[in-house]
Amino acid sequence: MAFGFRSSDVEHTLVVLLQRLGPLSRAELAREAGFSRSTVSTTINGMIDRGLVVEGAHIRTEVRGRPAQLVSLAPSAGTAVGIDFGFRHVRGAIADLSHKVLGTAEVELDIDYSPDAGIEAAAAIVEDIVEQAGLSRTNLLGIGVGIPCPTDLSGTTTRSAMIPTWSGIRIQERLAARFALPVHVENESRLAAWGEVVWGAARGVRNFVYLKLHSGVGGAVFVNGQCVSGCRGGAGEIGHVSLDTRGPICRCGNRGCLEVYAGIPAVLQQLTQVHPGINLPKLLSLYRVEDPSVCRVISEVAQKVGQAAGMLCNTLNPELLLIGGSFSALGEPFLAQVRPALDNVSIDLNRGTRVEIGTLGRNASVMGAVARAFQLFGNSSLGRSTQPTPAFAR
Amino acid sequence: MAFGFRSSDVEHTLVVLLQRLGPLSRAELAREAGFSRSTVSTTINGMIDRGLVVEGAHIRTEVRGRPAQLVSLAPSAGTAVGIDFGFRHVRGAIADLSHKVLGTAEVELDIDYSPDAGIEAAAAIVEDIVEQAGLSRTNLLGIGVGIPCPTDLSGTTTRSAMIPTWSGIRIQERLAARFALPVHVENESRLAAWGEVVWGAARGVRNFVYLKLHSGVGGAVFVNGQCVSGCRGGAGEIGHVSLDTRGPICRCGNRGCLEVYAGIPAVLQQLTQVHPGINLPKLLSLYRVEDPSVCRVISEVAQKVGQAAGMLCNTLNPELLLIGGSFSALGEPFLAQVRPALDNVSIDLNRGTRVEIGTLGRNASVMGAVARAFQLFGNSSLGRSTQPTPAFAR
DNA sequence: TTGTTTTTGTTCTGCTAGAGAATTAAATGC
DNA sequence: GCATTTAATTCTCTAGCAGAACAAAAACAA
Repeated sequence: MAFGFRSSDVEHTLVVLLQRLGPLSRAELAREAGFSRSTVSTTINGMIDRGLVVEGAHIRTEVRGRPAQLVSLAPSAGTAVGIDFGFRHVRGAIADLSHKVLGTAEVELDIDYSPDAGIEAAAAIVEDIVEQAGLSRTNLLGIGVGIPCPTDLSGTTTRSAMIPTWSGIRIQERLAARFALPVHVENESRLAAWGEVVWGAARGVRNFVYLKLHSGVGGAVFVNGQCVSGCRGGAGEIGHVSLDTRGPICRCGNRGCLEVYAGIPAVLQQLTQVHPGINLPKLLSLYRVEDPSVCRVISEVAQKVGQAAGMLCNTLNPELLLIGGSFSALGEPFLAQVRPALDNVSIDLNRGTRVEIGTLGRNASVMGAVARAFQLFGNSSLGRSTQPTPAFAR
Repeated sequence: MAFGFRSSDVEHTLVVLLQRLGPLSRAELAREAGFSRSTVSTTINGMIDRGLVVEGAHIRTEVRGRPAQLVSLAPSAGTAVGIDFGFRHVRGAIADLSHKVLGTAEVELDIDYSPDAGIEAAAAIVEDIVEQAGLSRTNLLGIGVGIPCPTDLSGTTTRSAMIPTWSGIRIQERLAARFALPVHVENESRLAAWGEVVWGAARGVRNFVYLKLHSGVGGAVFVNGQCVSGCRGGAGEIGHVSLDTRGPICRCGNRGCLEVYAGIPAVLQQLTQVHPGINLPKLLSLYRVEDPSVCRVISEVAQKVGQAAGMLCNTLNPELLLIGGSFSALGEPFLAQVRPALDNVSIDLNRGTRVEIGTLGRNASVMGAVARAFQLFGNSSLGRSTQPTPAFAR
């Protein structure tokens, strides 16, 4: 099968719109994308010819006029697999172009499993998930992979003092060789943020900060609809922002990082005397019944998160602070404590910054990996640039 | 006079290249910009016809081949004025398209002067500086204005709890009406950063953080060659990043902001007992002769600057941390203390981040305002996008 | 001296993306 | 039945480039 996007901006824009907004008519697409109807029409028809898009029902609008015919992405046109490497699991999902998840899979592994074991598990998941969804591999377009450590800009290898055994593992090469498919490797926090952009709570949001509160604390920064990667791919390490230079030591080698206050292990450890054998599910249920010691500790987490978030708001003035990871299950009571903590350390301009919880839960990374496999963020700016053309003219 | 840039990317790119790199041959321009020689040739010739570019000398290269003919921006083609509102001064500069500063001016005012007085002084400077440079106003293309407080996204009005008397002043409207010219208003720290991008130490740097250490502490964040403005224009307020939630109170209403440690007034106040009547020049000369109390205080400033910079590096992984404002006169001994403080709170990926001092000194803002007036950063990405075309194809 | 090579700059052709106008299609309202 | 409205198509046209071919001006090589 040899279809594919042309270099055209239009095709990409239309696909992204159809992904995010569902079936639309050609006229609606033209309005949303800012292209002329003629351009959209010819482009869509070309995509129909290539089997990328299918025509749907005619819809009757309330107003008069010819009824619009909906077009949508062809489910059979292509699928992609996302893989998420966690600290003790590998997770996978497969979805088609039309936004629909066709299957998921998960393998539990020993904590601190070896890279070899992880890659084997990932490969098994890919094969499993394709078969399970009743698909052949012929329309599998690519594989996106999330890993829990910084990636270099090429995305092929990883180097980190934080997860030494994973240093320099060429996941990209190994999986690409195994499946003869394009494989894209990215930091999993960044993928989680992309997941929320493409499928979740950050749809349409162009400037936001994603904060993943999990075993490790990670994040991503989005400016103008693009994820900031930094000069060596190391942007978004919000978990290692130092909040107290005399605080507890962190696995990154510094002191007082957000992670030593808001990472799951640190939080559980504080509670282990009062609640022996506490784990994450227990913590969450104790929080729901307002156990005083748990509430106290979570309140302190909210303080620290707010403090770090305030720093980010002052520097980036984002529209939204989106919280993901397991602690996002703490819900609105937690946010209600983060907001004042944030306001307490940020300038008044940031009072309007929304603080919300991601809608994809623990699937955020894997869904982001799917989106990455679809290359959905080569150029995620919808529609046309609203920037006036630069001109010296007066 | 009705010349102007066409909507073409090419013309803008070529102008920016000629601005930043000086006179170049058509072939060099083609290589730098990534366009074909034919395109560059025809575009340049069109610009010559419109008087925007002039041909220069033929240069003999060491290699054989036809000698190249240099082209450069026509000095007579256009000038722009930059205005910088400081806490107790208004400064102006005028420059032509070819990068040359044709004149400067400065007016001292009372501290906390009224907006009316400031705007009057600015208007006088514009008239003065044009005349002083022996120019007429016919080729004045626009005016860029820097103000020391956050600006909203339209750039026309200002609102800030920090400088209440300047809230809601419509500088843009008033100056534009007075001179019947395009007037662009921006936060002066951001303009200073732009100044360093266009004329100074950040030329060619696409990801960096600018930190202005002055009476107020401000800054700017650049991602992919563009200044981050945030959703309400409030990005870059690095001076109000909170380093200690129990620290001294700041004019912004919060505690422990970088400004309360690294702003000039705060630093002078700490030294006033030991050195009665100390001011900035005295502080700088005492630092040069290594006065112990001054060195100690400046060392603490470096610690705090490094701490804030570390946060920024962890979140943005920039290529460069550029320091401007009066304290940049502290020079290399100061940087030598900032660097370890930064390393102490940032992950190992950021060890390579350069820390340098801006080359424009106190003229950074006003030069940035000139660049803004020229619209030099409508689309400052030089050359072509290196991003692969997004494609589902395999 | 006379080619040969090398680089610069010009000219011409041609392609691609997309806009815009005109046209057709299919509904509703009067 | 007819005007109106919205949707979709078709056709033409333009801008913005690339690329090939070519001309110009130098150095080098015999």
